[in-house]
Amino acid sequence: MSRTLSITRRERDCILIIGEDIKNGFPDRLVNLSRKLKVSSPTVLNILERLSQKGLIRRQEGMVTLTARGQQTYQDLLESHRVIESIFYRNGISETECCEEASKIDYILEQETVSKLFTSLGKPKSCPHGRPIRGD
Amino acid sequence: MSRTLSITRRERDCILIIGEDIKNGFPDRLVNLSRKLKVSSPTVLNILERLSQKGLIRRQEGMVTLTARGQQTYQDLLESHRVIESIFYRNGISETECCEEASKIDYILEQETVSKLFTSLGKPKSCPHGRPIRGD
DNA sequence: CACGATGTTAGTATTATACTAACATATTTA
DNA sequence: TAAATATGTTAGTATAATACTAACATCGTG
Repeated sequence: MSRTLSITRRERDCILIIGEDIKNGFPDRLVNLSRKLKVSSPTVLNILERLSQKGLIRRQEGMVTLTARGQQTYQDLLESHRVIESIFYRNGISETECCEEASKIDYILEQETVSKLFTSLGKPKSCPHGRPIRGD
Repeated sequence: MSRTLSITRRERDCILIIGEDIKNGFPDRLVNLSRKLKVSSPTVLNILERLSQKGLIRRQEGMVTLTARGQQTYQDLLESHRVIESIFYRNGISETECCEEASKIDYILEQETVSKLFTSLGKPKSCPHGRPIRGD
């Protein structure tokens, strides 16, 4: 029953970018991802292949979209990031640090753990800084 | 001024075992580590070489000891683990989960962040379960 | 001395990350 | 339309962390 994201750091970064850009109505193509992640296109291709194999993304006409599972993962990442940020923020960590530190671990914790923390914190709707969560 | 451990998961596990065993008066040799980490001896050797290069351990007469920096890293890991466990425990995570989840991230966060959390939490002296923190 | 425990070397494998060079394809524009 | 630009892909290489087996070396004790 336990749900773990089982993604790597780079895959996390990638999913966050893709998810956000889709929300904004600008689905990514490989070049965008290459620029945003600041890595070469073959490197992005490599990451996308892994995400594809994990059933998290799909590519059509050069556009990268999230599958249902990818969407879920994206939402999980957002929740995880916000929860961690909130905890940190409530314990004296600055906004910038909160985000940086949360980014290092938001894709690692069990979603079950995150959910419990979320509930315990009073289900905070927004992250402390209010800005969108970005990959890197 | 920021201090990061800059160690990998396996290196973390290794340092925790070494540190604990030294405290108990039973410094490890390669075979012990191999057994405790449940990996082959060449694999342990490999990890020890990296820890050596990072100036965290020293080997003499088959015995593995922590350098001053290694001791510091060990203490940092303990603090980090306890702080994270405490936060989790106070937010409805079970003892077992606390430890498991904390183990996944205790070697990743900035020590500065951990210190702030530690202070904010009221400087808890012991981890929730009271048991020693182990490397896996 | 032989045997068992311990340690080391060499070689191999996998996964994640990341690069360059070269090529292919598509779009745009002069 | 031909050339230029943008985009995507393939192939090859590299590094770091993790982990293995096989083989060899060393060391201590009975």
